[in-house]
Amino acid sequence: MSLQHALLTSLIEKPSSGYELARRFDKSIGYFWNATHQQIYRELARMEEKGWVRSSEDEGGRPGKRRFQVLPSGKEELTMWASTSSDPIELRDEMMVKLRADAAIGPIGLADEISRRLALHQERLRSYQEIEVRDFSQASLSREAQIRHLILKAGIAFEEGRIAWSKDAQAILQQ
Amino acid sequence: MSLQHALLTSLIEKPSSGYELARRFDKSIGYFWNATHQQIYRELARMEEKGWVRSSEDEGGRPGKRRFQVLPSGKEELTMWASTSSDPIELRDEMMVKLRADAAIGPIGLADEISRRLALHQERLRSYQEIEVRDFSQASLSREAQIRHLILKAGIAFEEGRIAWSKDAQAILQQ
DNA sequence: CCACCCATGTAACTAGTTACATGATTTC
DNA sequence: GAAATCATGTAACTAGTTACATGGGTGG
Repeated sequence: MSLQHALLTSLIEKPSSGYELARRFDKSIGYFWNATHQQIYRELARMEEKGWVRSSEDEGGRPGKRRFQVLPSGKEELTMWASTSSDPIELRDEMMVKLRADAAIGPIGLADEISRRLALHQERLRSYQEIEVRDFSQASLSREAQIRHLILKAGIAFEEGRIAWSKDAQAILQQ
Repeated sequence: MSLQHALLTSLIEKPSSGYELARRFDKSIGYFWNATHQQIYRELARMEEKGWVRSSEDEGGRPGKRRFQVLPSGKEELTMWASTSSDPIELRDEMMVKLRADAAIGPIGLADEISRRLALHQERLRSYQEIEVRDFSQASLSREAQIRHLILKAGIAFEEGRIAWSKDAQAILQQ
């Protein structure tokens, strides 16, 4: 269950409300692990039960707004989890199923769908590259910054790969 | 719900029992959409209820062995689904969460884990490349073969990307 | 005062995982 | 005759998605 650990990491970086976490998951963290606000609230409640985090009404904030912070046992749990080995993700891509269906039952016109996705990948790549220029173009980066850069580079490489692949796919499907 | 559609595709390619499907999912199809036998049996039962597939006791086979084949409404459903647009997958990678945790709480020794994964990716790449040489090295391929090759190339590109990234990660973590 | 954003949640569902269980057939 | 493989399934759980619901605060 990585969502809890993703939330712990995020809360260590900055104690926040569920809402703020959900918004951050729409951005940076969500690029490699996304979640809806419902899931986030549920997992925060579970983590509070287990004593990994604590929430307090935010003084001066809106009424009802709760700020979560990580407790020592949460940090311990995160450390333990992060040093346990786990298998790399499996790709689980609908597009491949569709292509295989196309090959099995005959052309169903996937070229447009590929084009649409190509555009999406290009857009994402552009946004990642903007972040890269903005945050990681200095000559010497701290260890922490280098690691965050590394994560971003995984995203960039993935999008670049998909773009190249999509172009290849277009060529084959448009024959 | 792509698993049902992946199963339909697989059954169109070759009518099979649940067990055979499960074994095939461990290989080719499972490279981009994996499933356990429990899930497969459940989805086959649901598809039979909906009239997408039909099963019959396999004469001459083992007792109890059921062979599934796709009915017209199943093929129709597959065609419809495959021509509906859907968003590309999100990467959901535990490793990225771990790296971010490492950056947030300090070094937790991820270098070994990266090495372990590097080896796994290299092994997968090797196995994909074997398939490529075996099945797709002819000069001219049919449309169907080109599409299956395209699917394989997505896997190859992904593994190559991960290998390059892992080496980069090793360099940064071993500093 | 209306629309939009902040902020939290419940309920119901679908998909995927893990553990357990059973029995037949083939192979050594 | 024992072990491996074929073949099917149930039960219980965890994770993720979709739909619905509520109310306060802010800006035009």
